Amino acid sequence: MSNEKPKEYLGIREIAKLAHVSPSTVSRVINSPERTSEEVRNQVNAVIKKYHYIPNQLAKNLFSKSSNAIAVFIHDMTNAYFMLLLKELSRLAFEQKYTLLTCNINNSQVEQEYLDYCQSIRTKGIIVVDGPFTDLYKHTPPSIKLVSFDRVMDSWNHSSVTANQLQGIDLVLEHLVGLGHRKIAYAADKWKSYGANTRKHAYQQLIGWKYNLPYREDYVGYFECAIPCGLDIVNYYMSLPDPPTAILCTNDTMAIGVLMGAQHLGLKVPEDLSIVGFDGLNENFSFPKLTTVKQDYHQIARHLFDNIVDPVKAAQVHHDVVDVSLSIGQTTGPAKR
Amino acid sequence: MSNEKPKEYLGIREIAKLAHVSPSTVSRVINSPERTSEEVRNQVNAVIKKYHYIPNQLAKNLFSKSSNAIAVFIHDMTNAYFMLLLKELSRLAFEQKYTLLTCNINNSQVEQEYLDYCQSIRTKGIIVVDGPFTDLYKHTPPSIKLVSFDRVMDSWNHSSVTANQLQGIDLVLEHLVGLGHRKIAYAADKWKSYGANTRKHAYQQLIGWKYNLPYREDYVGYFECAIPCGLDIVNYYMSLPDPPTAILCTNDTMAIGVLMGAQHLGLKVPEDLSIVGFDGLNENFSFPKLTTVKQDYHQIARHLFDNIVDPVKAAQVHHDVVDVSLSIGQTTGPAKR
DNA sequence: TTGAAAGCGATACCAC
DNA sequence: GTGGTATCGCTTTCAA
Repeated sequence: MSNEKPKEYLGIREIAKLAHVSPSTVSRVINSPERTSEEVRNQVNAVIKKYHYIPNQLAKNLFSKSSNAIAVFIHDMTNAYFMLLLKELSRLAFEQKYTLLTCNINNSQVEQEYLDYCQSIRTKGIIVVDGPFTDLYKHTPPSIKLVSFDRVMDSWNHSSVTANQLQGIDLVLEHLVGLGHRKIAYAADKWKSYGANTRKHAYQQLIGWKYNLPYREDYVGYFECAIPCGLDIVNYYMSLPDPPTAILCTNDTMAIGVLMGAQHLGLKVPEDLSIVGFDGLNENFSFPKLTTVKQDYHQIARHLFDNIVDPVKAAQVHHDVVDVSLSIGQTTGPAKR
Repeated sequence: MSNEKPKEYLGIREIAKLAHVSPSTVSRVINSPERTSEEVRNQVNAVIKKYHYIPNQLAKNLFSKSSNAIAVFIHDMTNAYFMLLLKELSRLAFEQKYTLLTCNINNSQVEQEYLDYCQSIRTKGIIVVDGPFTDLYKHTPPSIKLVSFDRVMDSWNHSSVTANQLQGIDLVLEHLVGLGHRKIAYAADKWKSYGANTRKHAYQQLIGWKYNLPYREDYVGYFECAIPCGLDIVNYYMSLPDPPTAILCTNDTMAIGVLMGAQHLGLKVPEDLSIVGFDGLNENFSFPKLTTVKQDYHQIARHLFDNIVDPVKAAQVHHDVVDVSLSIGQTTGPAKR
């Protein structure tokens, strides 16, 4: 009777034995084949192939003291724009043989636990997307690179990537003012994310300072949700004594809600009301095509990624600001007289 | 001069030395404190806390021959329903101390590479969501549990979770027929996912077999995209010689597109046209509230997860079918006479 | 209750 | 060009 239990996975020693060489040689065939003779190499490769040998990454990780992982901390996995970003990050990571860990953060306790976990597996870096102010990251070891997107952390002593929100709002206002609008409202979301807040401030500043339009408190509304309260948003603005002729929404999802609400009320868009979004989710994601500010997620993802994996870039703290562009659709038109 | 380079991470030996005990004791204090004396335990814990010692998970993994990870293979990260599912899976994984690896699959080569990687890190299981037929998983070692959702693989020799699509379509048809509709169209997506295909077949069968309505080829359209082609979809159906009075869409996103298209054409919903979706994305994600079939993602996620981590359940192949329910909104009403 | 030592599986240094 | 061997950091018998 044999005591050999059939192993599920073969190790490098087994392969070595089967190929009549030493483990070191097998390792070399895999990692620096140029340092092995062709004969031995073929022989070993044959065995590897025959037994479908897959090196144990767990051992590699221990030896290299790194899991080659990059974590993404996301606070709102249902936000379509962040998902686009995540997808792109996923592509980049795969391309460069990194593992992407998606961490859904609900609260700061979860955040802390994930942070500890990232340290315990010697993560290369953490991409922190959105979320409230925090100082949890204060004591993160320097070997873990931190990059934030749309979020302010305890200090700016780590890298960040942001879309140029001021530029975006400016482009929108320029476009609307050019169409004759002078009554431009801003619909903000109640949960004040960093990005949304920045946009609101940009609106507030530019409207008076650059475009010489009166800033009206009643034109800035805070709304709880996205699509479903579209009707409420339109109702709110339209029942003002002096209703706006254009509504700038803090993101595309809200804009779509407002669009649906307006249509439901029988308002013609853009004849009766112009609507603008923010994100540029997807060229093909709204109908009628929304006028919106496009934040190039390819570029944003690339910057986030490079701040972690590019040794030159990762060596210093960077604050990348990505240009945005205005995508003019069918929801904006000349102001109603 | 000292040759000591300041280590970024302390190891269990350092902690042991600082606490004047052996590494074994430190390990015990962490993993089975009941087997240590209170005095030693406090002493060691104090040191652990003081130096913020985080055990190296990489070493643990090697020893335990497992990364305690569960992979999710997703083919369409921008599909809102899958994201909801992913979020819930993420929650479950965190709760039970598993690591969730989100793998975005673009093609079968990527899929194969991820599969190899999952083996190399001794993944506990893989949740395969959506995607075309494949036989890539044929040789997956039995220690990696496979569970699919909305996908057919080479054999049904692995577990699966599916929503009861037939039931869903039945509920919809019952609802519509009850409202007097006899001309019910089905808008399918061109990219035939398993789930969408099943629904289409259910429609095809039930319409004639159970509801005694004629099955018309021209009532089943295949459309490329979701929201933006909503107008095209409505145009197509409305220009038929005998247009339908209700359109059942293969998912909620498409339904919203159709809704917007209909409104754009000046059609009243539901007076002129009833619209039904499928997914039940989110109670609060459409306006007017869409009538749709809700697939309970909490339950689906739970089943998927248990098929991997619950030892009893994971020991056998299961095919869980999850009940769906009809959520009646404002987009369906009595058929136009 | 505690400590010493072997090993998890791959790598890289150092001889040959 | 190839093979022996210590090593990564932790866990776990086995002795004391």
